Amino acid sequence: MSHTCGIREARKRKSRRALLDAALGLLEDQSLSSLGLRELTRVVGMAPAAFYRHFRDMADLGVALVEESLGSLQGMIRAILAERDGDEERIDAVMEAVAEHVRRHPTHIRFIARERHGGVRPVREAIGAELGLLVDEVAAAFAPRLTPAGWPPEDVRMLAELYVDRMVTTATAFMEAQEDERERERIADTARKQLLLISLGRRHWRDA
Amino acid sequence: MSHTCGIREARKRKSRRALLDAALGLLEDQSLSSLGLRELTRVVGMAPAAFYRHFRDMADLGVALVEESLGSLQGMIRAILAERDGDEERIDAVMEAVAEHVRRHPTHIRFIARERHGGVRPVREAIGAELGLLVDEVAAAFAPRLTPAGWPPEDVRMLAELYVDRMVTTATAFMEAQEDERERERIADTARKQLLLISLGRRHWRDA
DNA sequence: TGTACATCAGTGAACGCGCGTTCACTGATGTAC
DNA sequence: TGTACATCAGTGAACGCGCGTTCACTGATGTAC
Repeated sequence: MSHTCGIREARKRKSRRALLDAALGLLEDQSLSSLGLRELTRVVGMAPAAFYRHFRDMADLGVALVEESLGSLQGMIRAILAERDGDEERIDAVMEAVAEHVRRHPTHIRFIARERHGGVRPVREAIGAELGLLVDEVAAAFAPRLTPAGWPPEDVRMLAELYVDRMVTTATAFMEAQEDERERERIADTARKQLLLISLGRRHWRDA
Repeated sequence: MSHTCGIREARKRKSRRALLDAALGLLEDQSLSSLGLRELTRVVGMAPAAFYRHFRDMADLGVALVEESLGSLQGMIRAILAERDGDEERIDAVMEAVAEHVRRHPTHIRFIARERHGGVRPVREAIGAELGLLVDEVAAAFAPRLTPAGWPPEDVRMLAELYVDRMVTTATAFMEAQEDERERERIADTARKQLLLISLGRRHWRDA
């Protein structure tokens, strides 16, 4: 057993990767519920039936894409929030990280935006769950300072939702700007201001 | 000419209405790009070919739904913002109006949320345009007080985007809560707080 | 190292099915006189 | 008011097509001895 050089396994992973990448490409112009199994395998260059060696159906493939799209972002945000402190520093760092993530994985982000409220329930639920974890992450980063200042847990979460939602919206806007560098700059500017405005509101929240 | 009692025209309008309503029903569980023409006419009880007497294709029907979904909301918001003044009064009134709109037209709102970033370009663009008008509306409502206070136009728009986006997100959340009245109440509460926090940030914006 | 058997990713043919679109048509409604 | 013709929403049959899924298969890779 054991040592198994794994040529077969490596090939299988490569095929799976090819399916996921081809799907991301095709999903730029359509939604998951209208993506055909034959359409996909045709692009990859494999027989339709081979699809079933990797996924049960299209929804299954969609859920795999969700994990791939949001999993890495989560750890990234956690790291940033943990090692920075000031509002503006945190905002700038997260903004930069999200912008970078979007720049590197535009098709993943488009997929998330499109399917977040899309027509395939398991995928919708997977996205909701992942975003929920992201909210927890952000809430946990702010709690140590807000709870002693008298913030009840639901208010901390309310704030975290606001931040995360803004990140998603901004990522979507980035993606829709495509190649237009000036438009991207404008979007980043607006988003930075919006996050700052929210932080201002946060600072005055307990006084209100 | 002229007086034409219009039995034929009335019947046609009724058929069109039936198509739109059936589409809204079917779109609760799927997205526009996977909605079939035959599937739709079957539900309505008409021959497939009759569809073409009303719409060029499904995208065309989608655009009609967009106008129906967001057209009325626009005038409503304008009226509310025009006749109220205080922040909290405005927020409460708009929140109530949006909640009411969602309660009365849940399928329309689900459609907008689903297709906002969906796979049918003309529909996506129509939604973008309508939401843009809504942002203009909100920006215009705030401008008279913010511009004299030294707000540049792009900051006013930035704020309006923040408000509108929050409305859309909240509407979507309402809709996903379905029949759960306690959950709806929690969502309304969170949204109210979030809008208030944004208003707090706005009040301190120029000082920052 | 060599051999015999097991595994399993990918094949290719076949299936029944529902799709979007076209077309000539029907018959109720509208219009002109 | 009655008649003759025009309009046009809706019909029903037909078309060619690509779909998802199944199945027995092949042949390279993995495993045991």
